[in-house]
Amino acid sequence: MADLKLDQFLPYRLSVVSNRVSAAIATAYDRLFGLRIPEWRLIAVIAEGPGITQQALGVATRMDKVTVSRAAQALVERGLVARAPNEGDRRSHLLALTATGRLLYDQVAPKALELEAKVLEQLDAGERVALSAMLDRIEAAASEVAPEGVGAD
Amino acid sequence: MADLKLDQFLPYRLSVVSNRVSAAIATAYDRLFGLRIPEWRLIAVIAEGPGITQQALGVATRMDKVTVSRAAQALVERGLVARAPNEGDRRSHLLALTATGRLLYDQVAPKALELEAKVLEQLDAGERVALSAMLDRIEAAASEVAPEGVGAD
DNA sequence: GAAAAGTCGTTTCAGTTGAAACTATATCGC
DNA sequence: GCGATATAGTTTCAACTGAAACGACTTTTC
Repeated sequence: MADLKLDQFLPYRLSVVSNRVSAAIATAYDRLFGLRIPEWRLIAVIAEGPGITQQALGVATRMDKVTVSRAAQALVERGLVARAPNEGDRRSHLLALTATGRLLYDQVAPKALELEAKVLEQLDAGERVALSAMLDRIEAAASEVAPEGVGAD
Repeated sequence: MADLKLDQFLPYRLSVVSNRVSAAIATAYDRLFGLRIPEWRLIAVIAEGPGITQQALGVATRMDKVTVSRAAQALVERGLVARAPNEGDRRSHLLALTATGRLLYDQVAPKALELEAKVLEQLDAGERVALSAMLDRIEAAASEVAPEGVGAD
């Protein structure tokens, strides 16, 4: 049997690194903007293309519809996002940033890119491309091994 | 301002991929061995070097001491791990695998490596080395940005 | 055109997590 | 030595998460 060292076990390494990065970003967003991760993810996607349903947001952010629902409510209550009736389908609404929301986004986005840059400046251009491609392939392989879900190790 | 697309944002990609991989592994372990991730992590580290305290396990697995405590209790109750008194320091115990635990480990470890292989077979040898090195550097950078913790994005 | 089946979003509930408080033991400072 | 401080591990509690049940609306089927 080949030797199993936790420290060299890819799923473990991936989980640890991801959690580290996530914690850094989550802390920064919360402190600077009072945003949780699900909220910030919604804002990022809504900014890309306004007039989007929660169901589409769930697909785009890979978050559960419950998480999307709660994040959307929080953003609406805070006046950052507005719901317009969806004439084509009255079960859903179309979400868009309010003026305030857009203002916040214009602050959040550069900050996000700045934080990402701090992490990415460890890698040269070629490495970044390679990393991205590897992540794609790893994700695809993992999806085959087990169908779905959010998990632990 | 440079464009921010969630899909290309590294912390998000990392989180999604890590969660995917984690979910795949967690499901497999639970189904095959009835082990949760914290439990399996403890087993892996205890197998590497028996006679270890929970505090050391926490460092080795980067898990909270509460998580370690609960996982250790579960393993002891299940008869997979035994606690020996630590003569040098009676606040702690020294944990080791029981015979049953060792037997289970001998099944779990190859399965873990097999699952990892399924994911890693997407990458050639050079890529694996590169990925590992990049993860190290990314983790280090993230640790600088924000000190500690487990998080979200 | 109305019953059956499906989908969007919310609410409820049970499980998991970690911060903080606590107990027991150990070490430090004098 | 012994009171003050620190550490190992457990328990408690509040927050977060997602599965399942639900309500509202839509589509399909006959």
